[in-house]
Amino acid sequence: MAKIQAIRGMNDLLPTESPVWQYFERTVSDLLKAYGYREIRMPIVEQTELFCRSIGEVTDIVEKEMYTFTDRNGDSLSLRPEGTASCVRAADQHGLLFNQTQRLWYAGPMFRHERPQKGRYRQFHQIGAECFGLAGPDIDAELIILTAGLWKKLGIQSDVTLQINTLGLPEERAAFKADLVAYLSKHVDQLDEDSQRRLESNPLRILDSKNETTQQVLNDAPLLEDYLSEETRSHFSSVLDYLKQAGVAYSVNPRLVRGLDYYSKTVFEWVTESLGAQGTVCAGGRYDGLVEQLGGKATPGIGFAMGVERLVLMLKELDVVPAEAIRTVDVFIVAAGEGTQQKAFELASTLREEGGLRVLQNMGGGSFKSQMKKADKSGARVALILGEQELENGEVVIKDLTAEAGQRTLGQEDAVIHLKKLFDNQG
RNA sequence: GUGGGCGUAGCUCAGUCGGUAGAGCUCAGGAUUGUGAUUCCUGCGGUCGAGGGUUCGAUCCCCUUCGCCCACCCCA
Repeated sequence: MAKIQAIRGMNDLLPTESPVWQYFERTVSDLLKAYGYREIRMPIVEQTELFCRSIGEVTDIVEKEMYTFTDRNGDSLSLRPEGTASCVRAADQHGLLFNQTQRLWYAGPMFRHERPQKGRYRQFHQIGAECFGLAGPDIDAELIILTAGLWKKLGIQSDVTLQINTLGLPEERAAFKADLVAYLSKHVDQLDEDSQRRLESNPLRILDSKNETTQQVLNDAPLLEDYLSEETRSHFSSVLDYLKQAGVAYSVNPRLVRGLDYYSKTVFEWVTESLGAQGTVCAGGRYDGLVEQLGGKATPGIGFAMGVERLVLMLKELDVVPAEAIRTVDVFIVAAGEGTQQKAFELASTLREEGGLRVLQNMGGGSFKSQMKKADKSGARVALILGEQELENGEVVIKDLTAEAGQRTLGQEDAVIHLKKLFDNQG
């Protein structure tokens, strides 16, 4: 019988990996909460139309990457390819946007049918934050400052850089787009194949092209900057001022356009060199028209999403995950000899209940030696050893496994107190 | 969707100019009758990705297929 394996691009997260994920998720959610963000959880499946209307009918995501199917009622449903649309839908549906500001965050899997490669998967995970009801540049800056703080906390701040740009209002962008298309149409023959195609589908993306001759053509192309209103410009320069004052380094990239249709004004991307081709680790921007576009009352919004796989990959590559963060066992109990296992059960319970410790009790017998090997392998910091002698004397041996430290014999009561204190101080 | 690379033990890989395979790690046990992470010994473990072809004989050569990885496209 052929074994069934996981779907291409959809990965299992094994127990050797999950502690890193948990560390990352904990760090991010703690920080979001510190900024007043509250968690929201949305379904993974939505009406297909939600994504068509928000992300944009002609984007690659909607055109060829969505997992879309017809359910038993004949409705067209899709696995969410990103979180913002669902979040807006949920917030509006439950009246969270009515005359109030709202700071929300979410985490979970997203789905896109792309060819997998390093840092890109068909089921991938994002942690995102969205803020509604604030139109000023201060919240743009706050969000970016928050992310900058996260990199610092994670110890990767010197390996990411901030790219930032403004896309202007939809009408400003439309005027620019028309002129850009007009200009590029005169030079179609000099454009690379992909860009020729994009001239039809998504002309702004041509600005992003990696092709050199295309970039040469772009040197004389109209600039989005020249189409921006005074209001848009001053919004953007305020954002940059706030960042400067907060000590967040950035580089303005006029070619940064972002792939989703709903963005307006500020857009930004945190990128890294240490990941290969998929260097964008966190990206976001303002989307003032989106709520209205989805049928709600006009409400300004801004948000970002980060790719968990990419960030976790980075943390591992840069080796910045604290050892304590990935430890899963505190104490391993070695119980060898007649009648010791029974007592071990008791000690294990006490350590868990009174000490709040993560305790792995040896099961299945085995010699002292083999049990000590298991203790070592478990990653526990301390071995609690209970042999026949100790059992008889009402004692246990406490041995530190992390160093060449010695061991000490303690009364069983004292051992519990000792361990509790040990982990309180350093846990 | 397009290109390139790779599939041999649970993992990382070597190998056979065509005669059905080996190492390290892991795991189990022992040297050390109660002490791990260092050392030494022993053992467990493979339809050599799958199907077909050539051949007396294929893990090796040819064809097909599946899977994984990286890159393009696109994006977190």
